[in-house]
Amino acid sequence: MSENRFEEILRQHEIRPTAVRILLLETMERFENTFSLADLETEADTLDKSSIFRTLALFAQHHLLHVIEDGSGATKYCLCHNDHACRIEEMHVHFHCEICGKTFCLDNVHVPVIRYPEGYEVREINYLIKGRCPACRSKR
Amino acid sequence: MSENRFEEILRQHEIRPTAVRILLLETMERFENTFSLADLETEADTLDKSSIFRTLALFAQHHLLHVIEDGSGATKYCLCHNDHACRIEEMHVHFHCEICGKTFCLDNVHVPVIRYPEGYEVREINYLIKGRCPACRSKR
DNA sequence: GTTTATGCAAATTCTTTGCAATACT
DNA sequence: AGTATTGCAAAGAATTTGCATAAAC
Repeated sequence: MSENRFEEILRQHEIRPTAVRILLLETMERFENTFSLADLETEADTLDKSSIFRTLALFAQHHLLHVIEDGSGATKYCLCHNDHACRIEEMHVHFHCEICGKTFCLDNVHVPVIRYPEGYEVREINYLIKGRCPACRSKR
Repeated sequence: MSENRFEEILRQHEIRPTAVRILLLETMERFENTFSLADLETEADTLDKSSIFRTLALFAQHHLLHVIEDGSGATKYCLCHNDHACRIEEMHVHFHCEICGKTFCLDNVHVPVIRYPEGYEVREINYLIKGRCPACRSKR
């Protein structure tokens, strides 16, 4: 069988394309915003929690997805849309709505690069805004 | 008995100064960096976890402390050193070391204010950097 | 056939709540 | 007295691990 798009993405990130991983990647792409482990469990209900957990860890390690701690109690994830490892200049900002609990990727808002103090080695930046999203603001 | 400094701080933030709250505020001030609920439990070992938990929530509500999700599994907190509610322009950046697990306040690095998309109401910003701290970098 | 990945079940960790007892005003 | 706070014990929620089976190469 010919290589599908998902297999290709996995290989690009040096991840062995197994059935579970392809299915999960496919599932992740269907989410508009960010997703949690529980979201994936619901969508891909043939898979076990622990397999999803380990797959998420693997994908994060290989820079196929971003990890977002939004303080909601459950870790959120979103696909990284760069082919290779994410450079800091390309990272985008996330928005967590305190009313509906959703977390959005603000894809076109880049993380501002600032002067960091000497001595620290920067590997990753999480820029998370909390507040009310447009939908929740318009409701009263 | 005359008003001590901790009582004064609590009153400024419209928090009733009880014995537990004064003790916790005092304990929090002794931490150089950020602290977790477990850290407070160890330091103030006469107090119960649930009292600490509720005090943290109260202090956060009244903008006496910042809540930091650093992805370490445990929520971190740090005292807010402004007298009043924290304006976004005054918020500072945090650094989480992936080696030693400590989270630092970079007090003199302010959160850069950027153009946010229309429609979102910004209430709070968490700018968290992950990487290696100076101490862990110098160890080999 | 050997290595790697997965599912199941259970353990761990951190957070949160109900309720009775205590302290404050 | 009446309200707000605290401690104890237990529940909840999310994450993580051990181990036996199954899949991949």
